[in-house]
Amino acid sequence: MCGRYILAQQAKFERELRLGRIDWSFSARYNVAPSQSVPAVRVIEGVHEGVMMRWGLIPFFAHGVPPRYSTINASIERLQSAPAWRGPCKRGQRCIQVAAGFYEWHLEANGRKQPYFVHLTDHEIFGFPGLWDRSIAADGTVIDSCALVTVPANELLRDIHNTGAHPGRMPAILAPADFDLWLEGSAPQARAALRAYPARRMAAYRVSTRVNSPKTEGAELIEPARGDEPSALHLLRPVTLGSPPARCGRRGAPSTEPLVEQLAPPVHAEAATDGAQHERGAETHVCPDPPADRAEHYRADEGE
DNA sequence: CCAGACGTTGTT
DNA sequence: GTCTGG
DNA sequence: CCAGACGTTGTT
DNA sequence: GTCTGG
Repeated sequence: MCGRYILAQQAKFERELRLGRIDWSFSARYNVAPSQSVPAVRVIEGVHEGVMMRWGLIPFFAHGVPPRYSTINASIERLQSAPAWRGPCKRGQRCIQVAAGFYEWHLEANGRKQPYFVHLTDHEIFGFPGLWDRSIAADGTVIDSCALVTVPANELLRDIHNTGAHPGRMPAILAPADFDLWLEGSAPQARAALRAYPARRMAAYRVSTRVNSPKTEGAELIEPARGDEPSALHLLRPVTLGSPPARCGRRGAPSTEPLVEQLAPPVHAEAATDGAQHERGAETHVCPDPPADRAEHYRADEGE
């Protein structure tokens, strides 16, 4: 899963995003932690806007009070059933938390928590598909917050989280070209976008435990750990672009997760805030599905 | 996610 | 707000 | 019916 | 052990 990540410079994201409204402000970061304000893209009335939102979703029914339980990750299996995710899902409140890489921890035999930096080898930046919600505190303060979606881990992340029994988790990841699929696609298209990124287009390496503390910051956090040796985790060497497909060789049963119900199409901001408290009026506008050809364009790339 | 705190009374 | 547990 | 929860991951 | 803060 994902509880810490990094950001590239704001301009780098804006060059790839074609935003209609820029309401965010941030610099390159190397240790973004939950509860912090993070940059995200959402579509309001057809306008792609870059905004800052609290990472750790505060449901509208929580009235601005952060829950005691964790709401930084939304498991794909629970999007439709969990109260915290269900509302945003129904209202189509999808967003993308932009990122340039993230960290995962490997618990070693001696109890040490060894962090790994994970990134894509084919894209400098990417996005975590997420959900957002708006919560209003007793004093009227409006808080927009978000959570990123997690899926069963691919080979790379499964090895970092070397737990035996269960599959292990990782954040769903979108290449820039697929951002709009999640933000504006039909329910099935958005659903299809939630997949583990192919392991062969990702790489991971050990970094200093300095990143363990959420108070540290700086580019040195993503430098390879000093004195690194080929570890027992032989699979954790960087994977290079164009490496052999490594297709087949599927070990174990393919994880047959129960199919998640469909997501609602995105709706307007008014519907998002009003719809929660009131009956849907006839004027409530639901975005029409985009042309279906996009669905074909989105080729399945499973099997990692 | 990890790190760090985890409590009270009553005030220099 | 909505669902589960008692 | 009302009260209480509302979440995730990994368990070296 | 468990919760809060970043």
